[in-house]
Amino acid sequence: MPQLDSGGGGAGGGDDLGAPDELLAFQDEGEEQDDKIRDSAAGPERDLAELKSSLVNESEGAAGGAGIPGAGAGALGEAEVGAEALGREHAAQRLFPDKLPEPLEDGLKAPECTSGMYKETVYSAFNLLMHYPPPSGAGQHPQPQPPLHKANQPPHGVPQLSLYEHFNSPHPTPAPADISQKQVHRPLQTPDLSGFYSLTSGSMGQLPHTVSWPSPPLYPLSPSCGYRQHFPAPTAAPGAPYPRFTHPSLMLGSSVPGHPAAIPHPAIVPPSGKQELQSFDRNLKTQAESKAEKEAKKPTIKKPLNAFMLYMKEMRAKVIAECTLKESAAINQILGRRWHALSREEQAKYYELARKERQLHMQLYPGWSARDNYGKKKRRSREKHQESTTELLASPAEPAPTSPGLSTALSLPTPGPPQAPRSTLQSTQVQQQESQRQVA
DNA sequence: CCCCCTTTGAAGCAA
DNA sequence: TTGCTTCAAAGGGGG
Repeated sequence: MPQLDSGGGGAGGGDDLGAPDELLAFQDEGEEQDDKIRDSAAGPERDLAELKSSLVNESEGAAGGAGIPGAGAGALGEAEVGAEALGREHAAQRLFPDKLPEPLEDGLKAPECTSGMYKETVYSAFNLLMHYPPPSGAGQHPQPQPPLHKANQPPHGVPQLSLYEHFNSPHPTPAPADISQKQVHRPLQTPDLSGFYSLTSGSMGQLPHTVSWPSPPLYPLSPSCGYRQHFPAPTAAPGAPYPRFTHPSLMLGSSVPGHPAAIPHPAIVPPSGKQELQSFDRNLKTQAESKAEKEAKKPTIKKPLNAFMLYMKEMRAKVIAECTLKESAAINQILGRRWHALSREEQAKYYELARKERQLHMQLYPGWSARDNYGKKKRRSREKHQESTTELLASPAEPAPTSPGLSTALSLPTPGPPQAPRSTLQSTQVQQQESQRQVA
């Protein structure tokens, strides 16, 4: 797995944030390794392309092979499994490769179930910039400061505009070359982003209109989803490629008829559910309790999405549409396969996107650390791991998980019996979906 | 209502 | 330094 090469760029090293940069260091080695993998896996490029195509197809059809011990690898050959395992190990090395031969690339783009999946994978820093508002010191950074049109993950039902949605919007926001020149007006913010958080805590819609949230990720959204709306562009500058929006503070609440509450920043979400909020509001508690509550109610700054997460966000809808699957677990299996089927270049785009996203995230939340969110979720893995370990010790002959190259899976014992049925079901569904599609 | 599943990658943490 | 763990998204399924 690519690791941050913090030494390379240094703390103040501008955009040198991580993995992708280091990936460059791996490039040569990785290419060689990857070539070996490719050769060993498929031989001629054409065969490789076919293999990849079949893998992609199989991904829908036999993705179950990954999740079901003993379910068979389906079209996923041992070579592929090995290649994936190696590839995972050298994921970084897959990046920034030399351009693949045209026939190979064509082959990679040919898979039946992936028709068109590459066509819309247009990336730019603009996309990730939609995720995060610019830092308070906008303009201090060389990076383009985006209008931040990432409609996003509203904690309470407001949909998040994914990259996929963005690019598939009937009004796709062009990646403006002049984006850096078009600073969205926003009030000055103190470098201390804490105010940021407190102002965006749990009840965004109830906040006063003094919230100084950076430009909201609001822009014409796809009408395909009922809850999306086309916002007027009240402050659209002449010739602006996309509408400008009033400051979110003006949109908070429902002061604007027909407008939902402003969409909070994607990386900041209320930490707790409705129940907690209600109970908090309902009860007068001791100071200690209240303090603890407030602590717990601090909005959570989410981790920046990694390359694969970005890829999933973009491709999920497509996979769902193509395969008519809805279960995320199954979808993710397919996406995992497709991810491996991507060319280096395609993956590199996402790695680069993720790198920029981390960079932006770091700028926006200088003091933030993934540590902050540690332990906030159920530590099911640990518990499960312990249970599974016990089970594994009890039955060491249990087949190892076939999930390709999944480090966690490899490190984890065989999924316990309670998990197997569900996994089987999902895989079966995936297979059925694939079968139906092939018949069709 | 809340957790699980499932994926990969980044980062934290313990040894 | 290494290896393991947790979290990030997503949404149906199950308890």
